[in-house]
Parts: sequence; C-alpha cells; structure tokens
Amino acid sequence: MPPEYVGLRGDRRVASRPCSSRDECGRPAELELGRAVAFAYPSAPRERTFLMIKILAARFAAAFSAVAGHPFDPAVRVSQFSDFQANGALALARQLGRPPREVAAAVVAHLDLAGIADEVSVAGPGYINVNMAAGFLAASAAALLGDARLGVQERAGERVVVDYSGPNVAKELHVGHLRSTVIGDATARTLEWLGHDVVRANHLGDWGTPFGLLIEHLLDLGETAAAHDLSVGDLDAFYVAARAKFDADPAFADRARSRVVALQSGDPETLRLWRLLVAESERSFLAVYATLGVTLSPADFQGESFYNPMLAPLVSELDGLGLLRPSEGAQCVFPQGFSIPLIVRKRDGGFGYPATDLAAIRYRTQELKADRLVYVVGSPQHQHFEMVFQTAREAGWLAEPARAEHIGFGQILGADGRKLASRSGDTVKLAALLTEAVDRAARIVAAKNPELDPAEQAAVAYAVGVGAVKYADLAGDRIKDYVFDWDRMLSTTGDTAAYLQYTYARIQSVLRRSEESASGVSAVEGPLLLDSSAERALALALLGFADVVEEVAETLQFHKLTGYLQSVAGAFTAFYDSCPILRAPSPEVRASRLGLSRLTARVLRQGLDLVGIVTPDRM
RNA sequence: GCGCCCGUAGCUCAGCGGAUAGAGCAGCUGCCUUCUAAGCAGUUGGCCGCAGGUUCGAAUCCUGCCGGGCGCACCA
Repeated sequence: MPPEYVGLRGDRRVASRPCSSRDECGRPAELELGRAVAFAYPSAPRERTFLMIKILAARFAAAFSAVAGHPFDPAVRVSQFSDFQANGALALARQLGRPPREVAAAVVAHLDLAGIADEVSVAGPGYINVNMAAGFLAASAAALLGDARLGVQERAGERVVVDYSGPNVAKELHVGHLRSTVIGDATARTLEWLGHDVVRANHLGDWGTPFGLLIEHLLDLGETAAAHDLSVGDLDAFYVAARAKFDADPAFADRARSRVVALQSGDPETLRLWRLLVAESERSFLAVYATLGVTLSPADFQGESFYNPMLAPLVSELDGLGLLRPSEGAQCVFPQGFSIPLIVRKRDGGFGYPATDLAAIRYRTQELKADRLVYVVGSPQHQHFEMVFQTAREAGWLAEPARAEHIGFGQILGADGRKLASRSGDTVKLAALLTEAVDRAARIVAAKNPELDPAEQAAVAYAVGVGAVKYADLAGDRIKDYVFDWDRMLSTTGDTAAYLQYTYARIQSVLRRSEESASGVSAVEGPLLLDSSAERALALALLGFADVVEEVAETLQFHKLTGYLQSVAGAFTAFYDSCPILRAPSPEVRASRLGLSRLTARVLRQGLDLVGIVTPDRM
C-alpha cells in the first residue's frame, strides 16, 4: 500500500485517535479508517456590579490597604460559617509580623460595610466573617429581577474563534466527536452571550488521499445512486465499501491513486465530485447538530481544504523567518522548549496537519483579527497544540494580546472502563446514541407524567434525553475521563439535567397558576422580603450567577456552572418546600416569593441555555 | 527512555493554600386531604494513592515513589 493511502485526515477533534499501529488492536493504522452592572443599589452608579464578592472585595481591599500600607488581596470567599469570609488577614499578618487576629481586627476597624453587611466578626485564627444585610440582599435581588442580563455585564467584545466538532467528511459523527461538539458549543454560546464576537469554526477533515477511492467509488455507483446512498445517512458504509474495493481490486486502486493526483492538481471534474461528497457529508452533520441542538451552521464549516492555498506560502514564510530546518528529508520547525520537530512539510512534499493548523492560526489572527483562539480538542493532542502555538508565536502570528488555548478533555468510557464502544466493538454513532437517549427519556416521561399529551411528551423526552447526554458531558471537570452511564445521566434525582429541568417546570407551573389567580393580569412586583432562611439562602444563591458566568467564560470549566445551577435548584426546592408561594400569608409576601420564583426560573433557563440545554415549561 | 493528565466516602464526582474535606447516587429515618414527591429534611459513611519537604497552616504547592490513562517526526 502506498504511503499516501494511510488514512483520512481530520478527526483531530476526536478525543483519542483511532488505534495506532502499535496499540492493543494489533492492526495497522491504515486498516482503522472506518472507525474510528452595574449594581443598582440605591445611590450606586453604574460602575458597581451585582457581584457580591466583588462588592465585598472592593470594600475589603480598601480596609486591607489601609492596614498594610499597600494594596493587598483580601481573599474574599464564600463561607460555610457565614455568607462570605475574608482570609487575607492571615497572610497579611505574616507579612507584617503581627498576630493575625490583631490584623483582622485592624482591618475590621477600617472596614466600611454600612448598608451592605450587618454582621462582621473575626473568627478562628483570623478569618473575617461577613453576613450580608437582608435589605441589601433584597435590594440586590430586586435589581437582578429588573435586569435582563441577570447581573452579568456585557463585554466589550473580543473576537473569539472557537474551533470545535471537526468531523471527517465521508464518515459519520460518532461518540468521539461528542465532547468537542458539546463543550465547544457551550463555549460559543457562553462567550457570545457575554457580548463577544464569536466565530464558530468547524474544522472538517475534508481533504486528503482517501478522496481518491471515495470519488472512484462514487463514479462506479453513478452520481445519482451514490447521492442516494450518502443521503440515507450511512456514510460509514459508503467508505467501507470503497475501502474494500481498494483492497481487493488493483485496477480500482490504480484509479483511486490517479484520482488523488487529479484532485490535488485541481482537475475541475474531480473537484466537482469532491464537492458532492463534502456536501452530502455536511448534510449528514447538520442533521445530527440539529438533533443535538448545536448552533453550528453551514456558514461555520471551514474545513482543512480552505487552507490549502495558504500552505506553500506559509512554509516559504517560515523559511524566510529562518525557522525552517530540514531534517530527514522533511521541512521542520523546532519550537523552543520541545525536543521533537514540528513537521511542516513532509519528505514527499505534502503538507501535514501542523501546516494546516499554523495556516489556520495565521488566518484567524491576521484575517479574522481574532483576539482569542479556542481549540476544543481532546487532551491527547495537548503537546501538538503547544508546539503549534509556540511556533506561531515565534513566527509572529500569535502575538499579545491575542492568545490561543487548547481546551482539552478526557475520554468517554464504557462501563468496562475502556473507551466507549458499541456491543459489537464499533464506534457508537452519535445519531444512534441520541435516538436511544430520547427513547429512554420517553419511557421515563411516560411513566412520570402520563397526563401530558403525546406531542408534549415527545418534546419533553427530547429535551430530557438530549439534555442528559450533554449534561453528563459538562458536569465533571472536562480534563477527566468519564463513564457513560444511561441510568445515572437519566436519573430523575441528583446531579442531572432532568433535576434542573424539573425544578424549572415546577416554577413555571406556579407562575402559570399565579397568573390565573390574578385574573390574567401579571402581578406587579413589590419589594423582595427575605424573612426566612430559605428565602435568604435562595436570594444569595441567585446573586452568585454573574460570578460564575464570568469565571466560566475565562476558564471554560462548565462543571462550575452546572454545579452552581444545582445549588440554585436546591435552594429553590428548599424554599418551595418551606415557603408557600401562592398561599403566602400576605399579598406582599406572595409578590416577593413570586419574584424569587421568577428570578430562579430565569437563572436556570439562562444558565442551561448557555450550555445548550432546553427547559420545557411542563414535564 | 522523555513528557502530559488522573488517583478524594461503596459508586460517580466537587473542592486545588486556610476553620470540623463537600455533593449526588446507593443505604438507613422521617415527610404528600396544601403551589408538579422527577421533591424535601435528617442520618450512616473518608490515614484526600504512599513517603518526604516548604508553610503559622497542605487534599491543595515542591520532590520522589506506586497505580491507571495518554502522547513522543512525516496519520489527522
């Protein structure tokens, strides 16, 4: 087999590559192709924010710097002993050589929290505990209720390119693409909502030697028949058939090889056939994206072929910069800090993915003027991206303030602790996985709420099923592997999407009833009253939304958002359990509790929307 | 051989320099003539892989081991 027939390009977004030639599969790699605010507190102008911790941190910072004589981090955190605590006094004490409690007391003496906190105390070795004033929480929560953005300030707008999903043309989306697609879409949604200018980049594997045999197979079938086969959705079967012919029929293999040459030299007819394959694949991808509720559109497809014309000039440019060094017949860059080369041009003259990735960086920073490049690709490719980024820096294509990040993630494992595969050992197709998710959810919905009419049951099953899959993918630290477990992800209790969706649906139910009982007129919101501990705790939880969203936008650790939403839902259900809303003791309390409910619903809905999970109104 | 990641309750996971290590599931106790019990409240359960070190203070930082996963030049 000629070396150029080694494998499909692309699939770089797959968490782990298909079997390599020396792994447990014991099969050569070339046989593996088919698998594979402003805070509106009274008298506070717009520069304040809703963020409790930021408000406190600012006040504490003033007090700390008064004591320290210079700026000092107050280390304000959420506390289990009070609402918040500042831990900075311990570190400052060491610096000043004074007893920590004494320093803490000095800080408290300089602290101005009038109207914000009604209880400040020094505890333990020198922690400063703060309990917020109920009036302040109430006013803050009321302001949140009146803020369409729930306290999250809109950003000035960086241009961010989010590179995710990246399936291979002529192969179907499979579990290996799930995490990149889900995490990438959550990234795009979140950054976009924050006000950034997000460019979604679906870096398809749409170029390479395999297209020789694919195109010849297509010609054998006839374009019409081939298009039919492809549109039926079984792209993998099309590839497998082509591959089988290539292996069995030398004449076919020769045609395939010359077809590759024709493709690479730009033969118009060959390019037309190639586009046909690409177009059919894209239709297949879009169908799965639609089911998944992923925001990728045809405009976001920007495959490897897009960069083809840029590759030769790019290598020349690297040469001109003196970064290129021949090694064993290949053109290489040896980025600083790495002992192995980045092969930019292969010995046979072809370009590999490092060249394409470099071209993409240069295009994205220079043409798209991107400030931030996010690559949502499995963690095995960490070193590759570090090398590419370093090379781009040395070439001047990735210069401050622009930054590139590899957002890696672990594998999805089966119950056996090994990479998830179907019973027969094949990769699991995404379309089939989602169908099963919805089917399983449908059974649960039918059992839990048979009163819903069939259409609504189906809609709920869809939201719950797909939500479960996405949530399971996002709820853990993305760097770790996780075990794919239907029972756990579809559990109606616990840390699941269904629990959040159910909480949301319950709130909607109450709100619907409130409108009925108010004879169609929505009640005017009164001031919020936080008299019970449950109401207070709920308000406090709701006020944390902006903090979490901002952190997630920076770290892209979506499990922090899902964990936060769980705490909000938990605070709500505790409140729901102990505080009658519609039958509240007075109209004022009722209005306040309805306000808290409405705010909770909005936070849950917005939070889930940021990660692409749908919230049905009934379930 | 070099490098990266992960080892926390029976299970799945948070916490990543600060007070008694948290949550969900599973187990056990309670709670529906009342707004969706797909729920809530309580409870049992942990030498935070091991050993050193840094620090007033370490699950958290450093070093070395052990265990698991994954990379390491013409596949993408």
